[in-house]
Amino acid sequence: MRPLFHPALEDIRPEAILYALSDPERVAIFAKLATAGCGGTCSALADLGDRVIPKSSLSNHFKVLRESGLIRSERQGVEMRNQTRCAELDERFPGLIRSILVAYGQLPGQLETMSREKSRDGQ
Amino acid sequence: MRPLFHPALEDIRPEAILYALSDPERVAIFAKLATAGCGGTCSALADLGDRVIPKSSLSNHFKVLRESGLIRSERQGVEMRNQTRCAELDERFPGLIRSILVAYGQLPGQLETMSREKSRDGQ
DNA sequence: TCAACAGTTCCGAATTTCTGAACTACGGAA
DNA sequence: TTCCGTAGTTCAGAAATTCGGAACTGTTGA
Repeated sequence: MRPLFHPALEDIRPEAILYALSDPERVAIFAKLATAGCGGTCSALADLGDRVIPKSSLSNHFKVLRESGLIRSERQGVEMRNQTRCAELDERFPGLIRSILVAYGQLPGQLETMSREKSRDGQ
Repeated sequence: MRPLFHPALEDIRPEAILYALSDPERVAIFAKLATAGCGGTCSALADLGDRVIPKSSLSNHFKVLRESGLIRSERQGVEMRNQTRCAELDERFPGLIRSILVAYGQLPGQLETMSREKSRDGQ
C-alpha cells in the first residue's frame, strides 16, 4: 500500500475543498467525522441510512477528502483512523467549512465554536 | 433555443453551488460578474488573461452557474445579460458565497456588505 | 431579405467516476 | 511460524461526464 498523502496546510486549494464537498455522500461522511465520539473508521461510516456505500467507493471518498486536505488519516492496527482538519482549515479559510456545513444543514456541535464570527449579532 | 431554466430560491441545492464553484474558471467568471460595472455578457468574460475560453465551453459554464442558482441570465437584444443572485443566496445560505470568494482571494467590493457578520469583531 | 454577431446545441474524443473482484496489511490464535 | 479474519486499497472495465470545434438559432441593422 502506498503511503497516504496529506497536503500541507498552505498547499490546500479551495477548488479541491469545494469539489470534495460537492458530493452529498462525502459531506455526510465528513459531517459524521466532525461529530465527536465517532470512531472515524471507514466501516463505521459506510452506512448512510438509505444505502450502504461499497467499500471501494468509500475508500475513494476518503482519498478525495484526504488529498483535498479535509481530513487526516492514520493507520491504527488493522483499521484507519480519520479525523477532520477543521481547526487548521478554519485558520486558512476562515468560516468556509462552517458555512458549507450550515448550508447542508449538517453543522455538528463540535464545530459550533470553530469560527469567531459565530453568534455575535443575533444569528 | 430552449428557454433558460432558473431554480427558485428554495430549490437551490448546496451541492450544485459547491460543484459550480469548484472550477476556477467558473469562479473567475462569477467573481467578475459580481464586480459592479461589468456588462455581464459572455464575450466580456471569455478572456481569463492566460487563456481565452472557447465559446461552447463558456456557454456551458454559464449554464452550470445558472442552473445551480448562482446567476440569472436574461436575453437583451442580441446578447445575454448575466447577474449574480448573491443577495438571495446569502439569505438562503448565510455567509456561504462570501467565504468561498474569500477563500479564492476573489472577494469583490460589491460583496463586502453582503453578510452582516462582516467586520464586526476586528476581522 | 440578407449579413453579421452573440450565444446555444450537437456530437465525438478524452477524461473521470463507479464498483466488483482481487489484493495488501495487520493482528490474533495455535 | 503459519494460517485466518478483518479493514481497507488497488485494479480494471463499464458508465457517465466534460471539453470544444462545427453547425445552428435568434436578433439587429442595412
